[in-house]
Amino acid sequence: MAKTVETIATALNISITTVRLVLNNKARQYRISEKTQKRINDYVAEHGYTVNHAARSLKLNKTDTLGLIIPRLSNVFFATLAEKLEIRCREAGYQLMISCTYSDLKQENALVDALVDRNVDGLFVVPSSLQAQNHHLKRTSRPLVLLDRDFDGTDTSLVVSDNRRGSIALTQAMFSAGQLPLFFMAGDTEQPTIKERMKGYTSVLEAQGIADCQQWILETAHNRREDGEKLMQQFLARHNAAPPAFIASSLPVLEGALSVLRSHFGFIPADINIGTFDEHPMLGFLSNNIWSVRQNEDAWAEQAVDAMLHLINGGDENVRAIVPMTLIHRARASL
Amino acid sequence: MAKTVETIATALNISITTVRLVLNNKARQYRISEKTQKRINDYVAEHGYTVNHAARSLKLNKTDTLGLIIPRLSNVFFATLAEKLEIRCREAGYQLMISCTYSDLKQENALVDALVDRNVDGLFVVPSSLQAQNHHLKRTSRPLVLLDRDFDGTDTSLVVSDNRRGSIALTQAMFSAGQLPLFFMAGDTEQPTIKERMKGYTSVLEAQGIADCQQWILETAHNRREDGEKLMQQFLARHNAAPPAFIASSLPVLEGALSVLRSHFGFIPADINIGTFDEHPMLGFLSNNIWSVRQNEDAWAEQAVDAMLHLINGGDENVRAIVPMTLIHRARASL
DNA sequence: GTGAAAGCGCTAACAT
DNA sequence: ATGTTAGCGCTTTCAC
Repeated sequence: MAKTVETIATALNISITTVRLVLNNKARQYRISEKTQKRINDYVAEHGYTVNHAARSLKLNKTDTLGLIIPRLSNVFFATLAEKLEIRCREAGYQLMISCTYSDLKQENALVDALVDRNVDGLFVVPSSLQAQNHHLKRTSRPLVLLDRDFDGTDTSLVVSDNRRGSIALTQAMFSAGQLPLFFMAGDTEQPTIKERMKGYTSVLEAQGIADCQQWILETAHNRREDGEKLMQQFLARHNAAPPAFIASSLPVLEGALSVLRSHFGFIPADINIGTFDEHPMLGFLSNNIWSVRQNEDAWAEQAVDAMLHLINGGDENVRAIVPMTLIHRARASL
Repeated sequence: MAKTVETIATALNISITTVRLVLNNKARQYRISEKTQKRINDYVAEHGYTVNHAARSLKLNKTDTLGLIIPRLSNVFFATLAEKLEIRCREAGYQLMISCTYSDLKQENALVDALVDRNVDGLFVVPSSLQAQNHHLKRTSRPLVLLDRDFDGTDTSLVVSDNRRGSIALTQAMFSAGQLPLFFMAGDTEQPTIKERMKGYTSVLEAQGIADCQQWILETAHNRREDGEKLMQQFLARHNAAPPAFIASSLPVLEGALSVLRSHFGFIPADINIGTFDEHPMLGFLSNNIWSVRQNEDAWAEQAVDAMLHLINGGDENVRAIVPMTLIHRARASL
């Protein structure tokens, strides 16, 4: 359906080069006659023309396509990040291919392989482990920008949130609010993001002279709803009462924890002080005092795409961007 | 970096055809000698081989890529839908290119153009209007599957939720709960989805003998948070009290409406009966009686991909799939 | 059982 | 100012 340069050239009885020149706006530069230009432009106006990306890719060995590999789109944070990245990539002339790993290592590696096989010009990845990260590095010769998790061990380009400081601000605010103990429900403690959040938490409490705040930390293996449920169930079994205050290491954990409270008490006790990482408008549905730490997806996207373009254009310094977080407080509903 | 078939052939001093035959598992069929097969397999095992998609695309005029155009990824419903579609497409051997329109008509058309130019094998689109829909149809000769909105006027393949019945179930449940009037906060009443939801609503109330339930409908132009805020502000200005019960036409509208209630009263009055379209775990954060109507993204994805594959494989009947919705009730927190 | 060659549409380098 | 050509890596067709 799409006309080729050759079609146009033969139809107009001009050479392919000439057509290409005006199509690529080099007409001026190569001083193509006005008349010829007009003929070509008229033809295109009538019959249309679009480059054949496949042919172009084959010749130039680049696809004008970037890959993004994240755990899951149904997680609002990653969805928003994907959205922001997609906008900026498109602005830069790249299409984004988004794929999800569902936190499955095999899947993650397979996805990197698939996108590399499709010859993407670069890859954004949220790695699940150092091992995976190394696989990706080995697998592609194209630029790689890691997101969200700093497993260290390489000098690959990287964009993460300042989880430590974010957690410190959160913990300080909640400590000042005065309800103790302030528990921490941590999913997937192996993950750098969570580790940093825990470090921020403990650093504040220790500075406040809380001797053994480790006892206030509840750990589980993953960052899912079920894990939050499990933690809160365990808590209730042990203490037989709701915690006066707690921090959830992520929204899914919070959802799980609160759903258990709701079904245990019949409602979510409004006097619990709640803290969580990641922000969501629906947190306003709670009657509680609630603090959330927002990640700035827009800044992430900007930094990540900048880093990517830099690498694509032959730059070799890797970027390590640490994006500030924002603490948001919703005051407990007054009665 | 990637080896080509020719590289292998010359390295092994065999013809290209032979190499291709074993690479494509036609060795048996063409009775390539075991020895030759082994030589080739060994070589590949050592040096690797991946087809060059660009070359393949150029020759075969297909990209093994599908496009998905949705309003926005930061909307959980679309994000989840995208996720489910991506899984199924990948299973079928296709990569998905996801792009967002931000409800901008120009952007929507431009995206379709961009993906068509990239020669995607097919396109899933959530159209913003009949006009846009027609543009897309005209623009591509490849299969098109419309999602979410039935503007009618064409016999293109289509997957939508059974909004009418979903709304009927919701309205009946809330009517039976007994708190009246039951208002309906409707964003973007031009959109078929919302229209159907309103029709379901009015049909139930009229059947119940509510003479003029039109007065219970509050309308606004869009489906965003701000629109929900506006509606609830208007409501409060007029009635100077919270509604005893209301239905929001979508989650963003609900978020907006509730945030206004929260800032007006200092809390969200727990005795309001709330209904909403689309389901979200965080609805459980509310203390209210709340009904939500879930759309089955998984079923959508299955139907949409099936329809797409059918068309890609030369089928010509268009599918019109209407996916049932599920009513979910969360009982008001007991005290 | 294996080989040779054309051609998909583009770009870049080299003619004139 | 305009024209010619080689070649990117694959698939398909035909030939031995």
